[in-house]
Amino acid sequence: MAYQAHALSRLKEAGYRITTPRRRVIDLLAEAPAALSAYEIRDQLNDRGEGIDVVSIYRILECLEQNQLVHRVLSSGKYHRCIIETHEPCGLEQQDHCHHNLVCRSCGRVTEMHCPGLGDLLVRAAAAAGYALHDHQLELGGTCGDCAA
Amino acid sequence: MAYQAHALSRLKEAGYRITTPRRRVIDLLAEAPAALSAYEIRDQLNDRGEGIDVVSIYRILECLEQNQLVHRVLSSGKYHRCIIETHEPCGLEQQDHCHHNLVCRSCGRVTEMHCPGLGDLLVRAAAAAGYALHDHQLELGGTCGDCAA
DNA sequence: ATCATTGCAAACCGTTTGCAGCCTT
DNA sequence: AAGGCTGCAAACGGTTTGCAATGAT
Repeated sequence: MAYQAHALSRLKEAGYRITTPRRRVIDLLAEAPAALSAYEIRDQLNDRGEGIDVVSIYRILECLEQNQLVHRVLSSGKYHRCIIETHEPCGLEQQDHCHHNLVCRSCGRVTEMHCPGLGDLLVRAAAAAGYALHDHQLELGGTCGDCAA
Repeated sequence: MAYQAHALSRLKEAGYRITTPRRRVIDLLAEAPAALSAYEIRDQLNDRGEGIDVVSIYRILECLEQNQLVHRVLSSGKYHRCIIETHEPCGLEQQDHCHHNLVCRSCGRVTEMHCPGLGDLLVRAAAAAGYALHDHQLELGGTCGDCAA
């Protein structure tokens, strides 16, 4: 529930209109444990009798991404909801609005992970190679607790 | 020079044939400071009068990737050579044959970076979230020393 | 001589664009 | 009433596949 409210109010604040297709995508993302592709979103909505064109889904996802309500998994191109929360800072907050996501390679579940100290470590390692660090993409795969059992 | 020899011997060991197209791609990658797309590779080879079909380049890159001679940059889909060297271990060696690459957002240069301690940190953070870490993709963007000047 | 590898053509898939009509504000 | 948003159709770009010809071993 928290995600829908968060997303809708953020869109409203930013001047976007609250439309039925946007509502439907947000509702679906709120429940989805795993990341979904645009086509998967369309199919799942179709199963509910809530038809939306894929093109619209792409545009909605673009909008959600710009408002940091969704994160695109680089390796799969799929999307997962995200909520900005401030926990223990890791030093990379400005670079990664979604913190760091753990993807279960078995069931696809995505979990936001916090990793204090990571930022310092990376910034220092980059500096040692002569680089000033700007941005990063971190994708972690593993087995979640449920699947391990 | 080291890269060509490394690549050719590894392919030979693995039973692949050493063909002219493969040689050309390997030679080009050996010199390229930045990552290249399949089409960029084709164009640069064309400029040298060494025409190769894009399809063949895709197949050659696939072969090189399977033999850990090339790394695909997730965010751009471009390819960069890589050489497995063992420096200070970070605890993720078995997961990332290319170690961690720093990409200069200004000139595109790719640099292999070493980050001791990173593995422990990530494995521990994943464990705290209930996951056993299997694999990871880390992409770092920044400004290299040359471009900063 | 054999079989891996290449080149060409065409299919493919995810994503983007243009435009008319609809619906939120 | 106005303009943002959606749906449809079509284009697009990168990547993959099938098959015959070529070339490394």
